[in-house]
Parts: sequence; C-alpha cells; structure tokens
Amino acid sequence: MAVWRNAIPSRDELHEAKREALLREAAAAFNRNGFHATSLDDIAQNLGLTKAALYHYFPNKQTLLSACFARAMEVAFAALRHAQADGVNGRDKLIRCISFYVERMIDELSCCVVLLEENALRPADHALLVAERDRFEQALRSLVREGIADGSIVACDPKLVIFAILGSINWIPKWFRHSGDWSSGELTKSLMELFDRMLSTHPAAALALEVGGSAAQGP
Amino acid sequence: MAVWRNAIPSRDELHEAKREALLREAAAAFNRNGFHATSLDDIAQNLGLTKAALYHYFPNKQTLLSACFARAMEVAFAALRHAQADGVNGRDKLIRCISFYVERMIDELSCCVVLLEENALRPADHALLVAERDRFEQALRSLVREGIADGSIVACDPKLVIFAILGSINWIPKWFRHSGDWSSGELTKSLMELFDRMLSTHPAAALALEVGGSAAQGP
Amino acid sequence: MAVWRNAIPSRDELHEAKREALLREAAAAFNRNGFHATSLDDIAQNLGLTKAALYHYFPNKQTLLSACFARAMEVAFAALRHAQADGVNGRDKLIRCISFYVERMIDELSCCVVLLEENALRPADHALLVAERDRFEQALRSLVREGIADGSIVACDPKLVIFAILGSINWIPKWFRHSGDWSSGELTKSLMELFDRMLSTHPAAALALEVGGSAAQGP
Amino acid sequence: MAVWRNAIPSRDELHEAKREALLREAAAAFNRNGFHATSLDDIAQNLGLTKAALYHYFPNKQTLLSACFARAMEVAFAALRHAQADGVNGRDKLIRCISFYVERMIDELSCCVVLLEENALRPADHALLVAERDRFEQALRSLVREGIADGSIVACDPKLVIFAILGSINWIPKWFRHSGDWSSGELTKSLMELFDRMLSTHPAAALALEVGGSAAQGP
DNA sequence: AATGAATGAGGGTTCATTCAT
DNA sequence: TATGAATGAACCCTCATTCAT
Repeated sequence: MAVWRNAIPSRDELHEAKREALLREAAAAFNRNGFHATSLDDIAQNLGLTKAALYHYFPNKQTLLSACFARAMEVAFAALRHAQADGVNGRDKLIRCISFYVERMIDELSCCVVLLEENALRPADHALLVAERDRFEQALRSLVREGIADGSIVACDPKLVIFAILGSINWIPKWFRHSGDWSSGELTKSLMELFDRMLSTHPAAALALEVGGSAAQGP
Repeated sequence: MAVWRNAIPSRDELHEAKREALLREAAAAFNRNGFHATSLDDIAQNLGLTKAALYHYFPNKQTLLSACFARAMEVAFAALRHAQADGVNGRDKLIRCISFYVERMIDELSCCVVLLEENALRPADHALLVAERDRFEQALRSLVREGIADGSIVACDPKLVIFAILGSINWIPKWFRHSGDWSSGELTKSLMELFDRMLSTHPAAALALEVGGSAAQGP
Repeated sequence: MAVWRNAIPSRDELHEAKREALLREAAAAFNRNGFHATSLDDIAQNLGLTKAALYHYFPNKQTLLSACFARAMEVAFAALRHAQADGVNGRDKLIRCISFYVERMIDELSCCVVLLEENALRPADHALLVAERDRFEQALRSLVREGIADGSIVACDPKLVIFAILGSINWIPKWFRHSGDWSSGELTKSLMELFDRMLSTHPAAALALEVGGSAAQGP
Repeated sequence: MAVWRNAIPSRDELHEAKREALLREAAAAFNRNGFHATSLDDIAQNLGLTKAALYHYFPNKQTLLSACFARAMEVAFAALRHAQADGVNGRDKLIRCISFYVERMIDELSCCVVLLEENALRPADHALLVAERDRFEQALRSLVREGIADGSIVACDPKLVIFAILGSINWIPKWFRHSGDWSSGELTKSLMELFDRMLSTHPAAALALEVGGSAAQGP
C-alpha cells in the first residue's frame, strides 16, 4: 500500500502539490517584479497553465499574496521557536533566528519582498498578517533587549537594530540569484557575521563565531 | 525692487515650484505604495489637482519615476564627492557618504524605495539610471576595499556589505515617519553607529566617532 | 487717408487677416492628416500661436471645419456661375466648372478633402452644408444631362460620372504637393484633359481643347 | 463524420470566423467615419461585444487598420496577377485589374478608404504597407506605359491617370451603399466604361469591350 | 481539471475648451 | 490680444475575475 501511495499520488496530493508549486511561482514572481507588476498571466505561463486554471487552486490574486505572507510568518515563528530553544544568550538567539529565517525564506519563497507589499493586502488579510508581523518584530526586539541585558549585545535601540536587519534581509531578493556567487547557506552565513559584529560587545570573539553551525560560543 | 522680485515669484518660478512639489508628492506616494499601486489620480488629489493637470509638469507617469530615480542618483554622487573630500580613511568615507545620502534622501524624497521600482522604468531610462546606480554601488565597494586596505574596515566581502547597508537604507521609508520618534538626523546618526560597528576593526573607537554630526552638513 | 489705411491696417483688418491665415492653415492640416488627427496644437504651432489664442478667431474646432467646408462651397458655386456664363455646351460648362473649382481649391485651401470629413460636422452645420454640397452635385449632374442632350457628352449615368470626377478631385490633396512636379495650373489642365476624354463624344477633338485657356472650342 | 466536422465548426474555425467578422466591421466603420473617429466601442457594439472582447482577436486598434490595409493590398496584387494573365493589351490589363480590385474591395471591405488613413498607421506598418501600395501604383503605371506603347492607351501622364482612377475608386465608399441603386457588379462595370473611355485611343471600340463581365471572376 | 471567451472596472493619456491674468 | 493653467470627457488598453464547455 505504501508503495502504491508513493507511486500513484492521490488526487488530493496532486492538487496540493500543484498548489504548492503555484505558491512558489507566485512568490518568486512577486519578489522579482512586485505584486502589481505581476499578472496572473505571467504566473500561469511560467507554470504552463492558463490564467483561468489558477482559480482551481486559489480564489483570487490577493490570496496568493496573503498566502506568501502567511508562509513567511510561519517560517518566522518557526525560526523564533528554534532560536528560543537552542540559543545561549540574546545575541545568539537573535542571530540563530535570523539565520534560520533567511535561509529558509530564500529556499522556499525566493525570500520575501512580499513583505514590501503589505499595502497590497486586502484589509481583512492586512489586519491579521501585519499584526503577526508586528508580533514577530516585537519578539526580535525582545531578543535584542535580552542580549543587552545579558551583555551579549551592545547598547543600542532595539527598534532601530531590528529595522536595519530586516531591511538588509528584505533587500536580498533584489540582488540575490540562485545561480550567482553564493549559495543560500553561504550568503546567510556571511550576512550573519555582519549582523553579529554589529551587535557584539566583543567583536573579536564574534569573528570566531560559527553561525548556523552546531554550537554557538558566546562570550 | 529686488525684494519685490523675491516676494512675487515669476511665472517660471511658480511653475518650477509646482513641478518640484509634484516630484516630491510622487516620490512619497511611490515610497508608500509602490509605483504600480500609485495612480496619477492619487498624486493629483494630494496636490489638489486633476489627473490631467499633472501633464503640464511631466510628460507621463514613467517620467515621474525616472525623475525621482535621477534625483536619488544626484544625491548619491553628491554624497560620494562629499565623502571623498572629507573622509580620513575608507570607513570614514563610507560612513560619511551613507550618512549624507540617507539624511538628504529622507528629507527630499521621503527616501527612495523608488530604487525598488527599477523594473518599472522604461528601457531607455532603465539603461541610463541603473548604470548610474551600479556606478554608485561600485564606488561604495571601492570605499570598502580602501577601508580594508588602510585597516579601518574589517575583512569582509565588499559586495555583501554594501548590499546589507543599502538594504537597511532602502527599507527606511517602509517604517520611518517624519512625525515619529526620530528626526531624520537622529535616525541617520543612530543608523551610522550600527554600520560603523559592523565595519570597524576597533569598535570601541567607532563608538567615539561622531558620525552624522559633521557628515550631514552638506553644501 | 487712403494711404494711412493701407499703411496701418485697422484692428479689424488685422483680425480678419489672421482669421484668414488660420482658416488656410486649418484647411491644409485637415487635408494632410484629417480632421480628427489634427489637434488645435498642431494648427496653433504652425501659426506661431498658442492653442488658446485660436479661440479669438473661431469659437471651436468644428467651426474651423465648417468654415473650410463653406469656403469650398463658395468656390463651388462661383465655379458654377463662371461655367454657366462662359461655357458653350454641357461638356464645356462642366469642364470649366471643375477646372475653376480645382485650381482655386488647390491654391486657397490645399484642396478640400475637408469634404471627406462631412461626418465630423455637427448636426446643425452638417444639415446646412451637406445640403449645399448636394445642390452643387445636382447642378453638376444637370450639366452632364445638358451635355448629353446637346450631344457634347457621351451617353452615361450623370450620377456616376460626377462621383467619379469628384473622387479624382478630392483625392488630389493625398498626393499633390505644391513643391512637386506640377503647378496647380498644370495639374488642373492635365486632369481636365482626362475628364474631357472621358465625357467627349469625339475624343479626338477633345485633345485639341484648350482647357482653362482663353477660348474653348467645342465641337 | 466529415459531414459532422463541417456541420459543427471547430473552436479554431469559430475564432477565425469571428475575427473575420470583426475585420469587416472595422473596415466598414473606418470607411464610414475614418479611423480616428471610430472608437473600439463603436465597432464592438455593432458586433454585440464589449470593447475588451475585441482584444481576443486583435492586439490593438492599429492592427485592425493595418489588417484592413494589408487585405486591400492582397486584393490589389491578386487583381494585378489576374490582369497580367488575362489581359490582351495594356489598357485591357489595366481595366481588368481595376475592375477586379474594385468589385472585390466593395464586397469584402466596404471598399477601402482605409487607404486614406495611411497616416494613422504605426511607423513599422506604415513603412511596410505604404511600400506595398507604392509597388501597386507603380505596377498600374507600368500598365499605362505598356498601353501607350502598344497603342491601346492614349498619350498621357501615367502618374496622373492612375491618381485620377484611384481617386474615383477610393471615393466610392463615401457614397455607395449596398442597398442603393447599383449592385457592386453594375457599379464596377459602369465605372470601367468611364475609365476605358478616358484611356482609349478608339473610344468606339472601347464601348464594345465587355468590362467587368469576365474580369470579375477571380479565383 | 482546464480552457477560451467575455466582461467591467480602472489606469494612462490626449485634447478641446474655459478662465484668470 | 495672447497665454499658461486647469479641467472633464473620451479613448485605448490591461487585467482580475467569471462562466460555459
């Protein structure tokens, strides 16, 4: 039976797989050109489908966007849980969180400038999703405060630091290409080094940090 | 008489002033909602005009965008000249340049996510302006290399560092409000401290640097 | 006093002269590009004026068209009177009429495709002017009948003949240029020879005809 | 089965049929009112469609015009081939060509004042199509020269003769109505008699010619 | 599930026309 | 008289969305 289930996917599984492919394609297109400059025709063509066919998987274009946004939020909170579990201090948690988030976003959704398009969300989605995003940002700021308190992060304005980091991250899809100089892992690692130095109270030690690796040795 | 000539602006001066107001309003709207989500009606209404009236000042919507972009590039190269003239080493030059750029962009064009919309430019403008932007980014990378060479900037990948910094900067209009917690000068100063720490070989020294103070006094 | 009146034209005379220049320019433009493809800006620029200035001479664009049309009709009826007075038979009258009409239309109004634009006239003007044009066409047909009756024109359908001739004439502005191979007089003469042969009962004699010259020697 | 395939047109055939209907409707409208005075709404309403629906069949309004123009050119060159094959001398060829052209143009495209709108063509189409039209006119002039050489056409200026004939033809849609006095065949025949007399060296013989009868039986 | 046809709303642009200066 | 500014209507075109097949 298991063999069969692998060999011949059920109708629902096929549907779900196509839905997933559509979501990824939409995310990639939104990242490339922005939500408004992306037509359903564009997305459909890249999938070898017709515009009308998309409506079997999503009720409308806005939903594609909010699904991307929601996916980003899922990743964000997964990153947060991951960081809370494994991090040894504020800075370590923050870096782990960002690292996890960036690498998965790049691989799954071509990273998420989608977030740039928050104004394109319908009011209902907007309220819900922006609230979630704000919760995420609040959590990140809390990590900064935690780091400042435990001495792992230099004195700074948590709000500003988080804005700076998120800016760098959300900018990635504007220049990163999977075919380019870096893999998503390399990019993430290098970027984390920069952030780490920006935050560290002892930057020399920061350089020794192995970001994304098995263990983070805080000061 | 000279007083009178100042007091009563000529028709040309009035025209130019309105054109300038339109450019600013367009930049602000593009920053808020993106190029494609901004209709000429939106811009016109905010100026108390009709859509058609805009065509007295700009030949088409695309030109509004490229004018914003071009303005950003003017500021960028002014910042570069300023930094080259006054900076004492690579890091100092880079920080001065970014500082000057950010502060003026915020004040003049609500900062420039406009740059995000490069894909919306017409081919002719795109070729010209993106080339200029690339020249600017190259110049910034050169400053990084200069800093690495003179020991003021820590070993790093110049490309990545510049992307990280530009990302932070271009993200500003998504959250900064003139009516908010920071003035443009305060924001700039705080942000430069972060960048400085990210780049510095001796972060302690970096904190002593008075960034934004002298750097922001452009011509 | 007369000297003065010649040397310094009165305000009214100046106005009338400019109005006349505007009418000609409009006619030329309409002939070149058609009524709808001609903007008031086009006309104004060719006159070294602003669009708004035209409104000192004509209340609106439609009036420019109907004035051209009316002018064409004046010329048409002048041609008719001329032909009635001097022609020696039906064919001679018809040819004289057409000849007079064509030459003056070319010189005064760049010839009148304006007539092609009858559908662009406002209802009020349309009723009036098309009625006049129909009267003119009727008169031409009468000349054909007269020619058939007096033996100077071959048996034919008057309606069709007139349509054929008017078609040729109204086509002129599509290819004739004042700077080209023919003068308006030469063109008219050659064209009349063609028409004359088309109508003549004795084409050999037709070739001897001196159209537009001092005397027409009918058969 | 073949019967069925004929009885129930395929989707492609339906599409093509509608496209053809649109082309005819557009041609008729352009002939009636001119290109610029014809809105897509006008055309669409006459077809019982919405403006936007037209875009399933043509990419833009200009293409409707150039397709009409191109169609006219196809007919023109078919007429030319036909005349070259069957004509016995220059005059006969010319008349056959014109006859074939006129009758088919009237029946297929309400005749083609479309040609009047050459200025409305986009540069790319303009270059191509006007070149074709010029080739057609050149071919017609060659026929005139051939006729002069073989004695079937009276001495005349080929350029002028062709302009005169084309003028008559292009004027047709301004007055001809399918519901009127003449059928397209009768009109064509009568018109050819006029042209024939205009060209003939022996007009008596010309009258004996049976124009339009055999000439109108195209492939 | 997939598609071609059709639509209605909306945006950019042009242009005749008006008006204050 | 002449003009720059402004407007509103109309147009072409795009696109998300719906529906019958």
